[in-house]
Amino acid sequence: MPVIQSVDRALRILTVLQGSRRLSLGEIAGRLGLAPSTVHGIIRTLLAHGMVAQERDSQRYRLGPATLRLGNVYLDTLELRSRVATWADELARRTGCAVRTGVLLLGDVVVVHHEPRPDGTRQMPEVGIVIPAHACALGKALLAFDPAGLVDVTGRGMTGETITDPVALDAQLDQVRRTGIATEAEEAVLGECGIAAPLADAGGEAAGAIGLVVPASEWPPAASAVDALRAAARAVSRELGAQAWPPPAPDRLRPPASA
Amino acid sequence: MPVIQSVDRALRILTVLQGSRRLSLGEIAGRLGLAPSTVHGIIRTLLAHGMVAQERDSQRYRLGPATLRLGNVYLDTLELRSRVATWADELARRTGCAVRTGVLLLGDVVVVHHEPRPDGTRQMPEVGIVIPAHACALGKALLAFDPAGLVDVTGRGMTGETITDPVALDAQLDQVRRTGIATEAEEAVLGECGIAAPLADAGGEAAGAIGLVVPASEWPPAASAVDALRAAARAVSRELGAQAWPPPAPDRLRPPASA
DNA sequence: ATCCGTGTTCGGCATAGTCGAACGTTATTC
DNA sequence: GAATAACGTTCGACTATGCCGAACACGGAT
Repeated sequence: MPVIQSVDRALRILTVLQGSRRLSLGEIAGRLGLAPSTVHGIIRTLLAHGMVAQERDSQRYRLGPATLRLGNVYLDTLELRSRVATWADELARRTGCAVRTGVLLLGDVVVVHHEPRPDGTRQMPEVGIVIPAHACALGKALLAFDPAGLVDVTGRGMTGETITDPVALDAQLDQVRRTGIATEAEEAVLGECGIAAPLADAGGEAAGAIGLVVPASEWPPAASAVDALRAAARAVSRELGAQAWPPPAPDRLRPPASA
Repeated sequence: MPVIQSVDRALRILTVLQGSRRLSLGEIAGRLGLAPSTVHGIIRTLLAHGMVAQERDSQRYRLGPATLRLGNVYLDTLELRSRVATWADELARRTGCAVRTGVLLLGDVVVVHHEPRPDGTRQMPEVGIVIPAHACALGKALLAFDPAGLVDVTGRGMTGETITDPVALDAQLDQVRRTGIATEAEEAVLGECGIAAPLADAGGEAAGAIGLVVPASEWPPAASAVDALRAAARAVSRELGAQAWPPPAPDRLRPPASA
């Protein structure tokens, strides 16, 4: 599957900038193995559209405001998000936990909805944050039903608890496929556990996942919380047009009669 | 200033998609005046990075989750945002109004921070929304001190009150430069008025603007609210390293002795 | 004042992108 | 139900386009 070289490079520049906040032209060129003048031409174009911005003092480059505009429109167009909003609210009240909804982006999970814990404390909005898929419950729920295999298997862990063994992860995913429920205990951040369930769409695929954020001190969660989560996932999936929940296993795991 | 053609086209595709949510390949090609196969090649690249997504049923294209990730990182890197956060909170409490902070993106204002009205009602988060610069107080505060002239002057109005006359707008901007305060009365959305002030950075430019959203029924706002707004803008500007507030008029309006 | 370290511009070569036409598939019509 | 139309997708050839190396300007260092 051929890609347009210059566009690919432009997107790589954005990705690099997204990882390291503010970089000089030379640094970007170095990380991508390109000539500075090549990068400059592309950045000039990104600059004209507001996708990157240049600090007037240090001359370094950052992401620009156009990225925010795009991200906001993405949220608006996401049917998943509007469908999940009402259910997440109720789920948070019932369980006393924060509720996250996420979608898969390559090997990561991007949070598209966040219902804060209903205890009135000020909490940072988490919409837009990215978590490695293999290290969170949302990610496991998504990977288990993803038609593409787990992208690059597991690179490296985030905490001591992170699962870095491909076969151990695969065993977990198999269980997720059977039960429809994925869990995670301090594998992404210490002190934080999670439990999640996939959200099926009309095509029978996992369009997203919804999950509870559970403090390690309250782990494992009550059975009633798990039931509420499962019910919410079922309800949202039905609204999305899915016929079954949990969704069927992806085709790659069903090689029965074709060879 | 030459731009890379294919990258420019890729960004145009994103912009079109951002305006019209979901489009077929042919529609995109039509709006850009390009061959469908050309657009397809670019979209395939955007697809590989998650910048666009394709619906599996209708085959149409939407923006993808990678846009959200970029937008979120942009917010994190924005010094303006973190500096404004504490002040906006106090300003909202003192005035009883919602507080918005925005930056300029070509001819529009992008909201980068939003402190809801402190009356406890559920309000939509407005971070990421885009408003034509000439139709809102934030935009006027920014345009008045923007080194580039008002991009394309005023195209067309949003409500009957929107200022569409370039000279009328320029007169307002001149007053903004003198007082440091910009206002808007139902020019963007009916029933909503605004008052805003620029935020100066170390370079003496308007890096952003902060403003109050005032219901039309409470317009004009009390003098104490205007004072509080001005004080907040001064404080944030000082934290950003600005020496003066309001910032000096842009160079394009100072052609004294050079020719 | 001089030297590095930047970001930026310019021009030639060849690669890499564009376009038109053909293909396969899916929805629509009679 | 068959034929048609519309759409996304693939392929190949032409040449316009973007890539790179070297030269230029600017700033802050020593």
